[in-house]
Amino acid sequence: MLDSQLIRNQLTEVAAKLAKRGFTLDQSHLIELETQRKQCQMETQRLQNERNTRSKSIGKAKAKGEDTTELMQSVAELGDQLKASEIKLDSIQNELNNILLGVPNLPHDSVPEGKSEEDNPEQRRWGTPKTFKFEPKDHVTLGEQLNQLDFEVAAKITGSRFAFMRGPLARLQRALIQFMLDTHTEKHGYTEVYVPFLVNADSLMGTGQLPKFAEDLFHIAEQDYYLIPTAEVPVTNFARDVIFPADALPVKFVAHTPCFRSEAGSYGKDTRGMIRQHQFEKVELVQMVKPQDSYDALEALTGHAETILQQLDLPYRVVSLCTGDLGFSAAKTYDLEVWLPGQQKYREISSCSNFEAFQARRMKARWRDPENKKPGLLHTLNGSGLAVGRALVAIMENYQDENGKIAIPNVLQSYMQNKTHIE
RNA sequence: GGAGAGGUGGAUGAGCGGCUGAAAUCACCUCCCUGCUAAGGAGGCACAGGUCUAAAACGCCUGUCGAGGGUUCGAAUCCCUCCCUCUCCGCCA
Repeated sequence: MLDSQLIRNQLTEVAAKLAKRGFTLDQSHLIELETQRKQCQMETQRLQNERNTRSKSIGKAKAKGEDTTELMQSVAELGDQLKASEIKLDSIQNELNNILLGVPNLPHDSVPEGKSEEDNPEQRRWGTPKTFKFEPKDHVTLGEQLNQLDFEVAAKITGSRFAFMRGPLARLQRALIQFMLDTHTEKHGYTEVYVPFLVNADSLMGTGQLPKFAEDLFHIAEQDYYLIPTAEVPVTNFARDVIFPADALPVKFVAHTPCFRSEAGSYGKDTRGMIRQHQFEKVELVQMVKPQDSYDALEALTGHAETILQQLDLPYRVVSLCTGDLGFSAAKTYDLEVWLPGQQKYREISSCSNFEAFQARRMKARWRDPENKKPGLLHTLNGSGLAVGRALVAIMENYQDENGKIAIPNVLQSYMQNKTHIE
């Protein structure tokens, strides 16, 4: 959520920045509502003040034993007027708030302008896509030939966009998770956390998935809980309604969780294989930092995710999302894209974002600034470190040999009973 | 699932329907005193919104004692619903 004062005082500047990311802010409607709000709020507060002072005088009069019937009569008359005014104010503020909750974050000045994915400038590349002496297969063919990956069984058990894995491949996924968690906790200073996979609406509101993106979520209607679409939700909401002392920052958490996405609106996209599933595993990095540190933290966090790809020796590139491709809550995002021989393409495997105070404002995540002793909003960041399902796909496709065997990356072998291949 | 207890500021914790945005203590901040340390003394110290302002500070106003409703001229205090925490019993991976 944006600062409402900013919107009020610098409406045209805000609208211009939002326009860069393709969001049109209805300025005249906002101005109109704002005028109404101001007028109504002042009137309501005037009436409240009136009621309070008169009620107090009743108390005093009674204490002196004076007759109060006339006074009481006069306050009672205020009641209807006050109630009507309060209801009106409430509805105006609700409308304003709903608009505000639907406004995306402002892009940081360093974010390149552009309309879509195609305009995301590449920042750097690491590694070189391997040339195969044979036609490389995609992970679906590889997995099915090994009899370790089965989409039909998954479809029987549940439906489309789920996977069933068995044997070494299932273990390789677990190895990846272990390796990522170990690296981030031991080398990058993150604290491992285990979190709920079902969250309430307040948490989703806090990180920005609600109210706008409800259709992307799985909802348990009975309890009004939602399956998490990313660990970002439960992990970042750790900070909701918290005021951190300055010396507790930065908070750096890493969590492995499954993620559940309805993928509404992506029918026909990536229907083959494990690239786009309703359920997938992810290791997520989350940081809560002082505002002045957040852009350094974004570079560092992105580097932490990159380390994993480098250790796995998977070629990748880093792109900076342009204004038009930026996610709702993000001020700036780097995507890491891994090379997939089966598709002959770089595909997203991690997304690292600085949300600045956007999420913090929604969830009242604050810190006590020693400068002025006052609570101030902190900045939140997160990034996949990495998407495990896609990392598994990348390994299968990049490490395959002519016979359909898959070599196990060096760093994972200790997690795989020191085996060198999956066959 | 059954029975009970409870949710108040950064923390602990008082609170009769009006003079309580909230005692007290701790923590914190400023100052004084003081060989050092410890102790002592004076004062300050919730958050949010509005208004004022070029912007702020100050001031003024409003709201907030788990959440939402209600009763009342007036609610932290009374009533209802919900949420959460704790204890005991039952069940359970």
